[in-house]
Amino acid sequence: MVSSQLAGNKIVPLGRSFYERNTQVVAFELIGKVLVFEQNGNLLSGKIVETEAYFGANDPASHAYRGVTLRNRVMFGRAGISYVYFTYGNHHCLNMVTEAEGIPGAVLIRALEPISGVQIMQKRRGKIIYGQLTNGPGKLTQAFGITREHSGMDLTKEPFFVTQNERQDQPIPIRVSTRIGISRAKQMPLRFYLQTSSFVSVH
DNA sequence: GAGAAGATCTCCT
DNA sequence: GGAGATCTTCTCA
Repeated sequence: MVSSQLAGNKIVPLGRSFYERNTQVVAFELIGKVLVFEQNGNLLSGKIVETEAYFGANDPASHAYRGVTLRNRVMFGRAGISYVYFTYGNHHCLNMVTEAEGIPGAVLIRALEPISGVQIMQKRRGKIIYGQLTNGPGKLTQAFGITREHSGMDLTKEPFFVTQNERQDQPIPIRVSTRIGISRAKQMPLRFYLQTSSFVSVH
């Protein structure tokens, strides 16, 4: 397995219990973790530096606000599953399902800092500028080759998962703000980002 | 079935 | 900073 090692360290996917918690807590704690995607023998990975929390009935900005639909049903299912949707005719967005089964919730991954597979990401993005590879939800899915086909995948095991950052040995400066790009429930402070990262989509 | 909105990105001014 | 691209999904009649 390519993904059993990363930068010389043994890596283990976060377990289901990490995701089966309050969406806001999961969104906060995902900052600094590492997203890993093994694809065609290539290992792509990146440090998560920006997330947003989306709830259900109490969150007008969430896809789950009006109840279950064909698209959002994953959000009502088991935690630790990927929810990928297509938007604006061009872009995919990657979410991670949270909360207990039956309670809708998901964390949108808005930005990453590339760790491995940078050449593949640059090829897919058609960009040479390193800093613009994955600094937005649509950009990172393009760089990682994530589409709706990857919705419903189990993030607690290979080849697509999140792991602890082994190189993180001290507290990181996480900031909170309102969410971006939405027209409803704008005032809710549910966006989390790594203050020191240049890959955050909007400072 | 039609129309509108959209958790975005990129290019142009 | 603003607007267009582009097409899926949802709502409403």
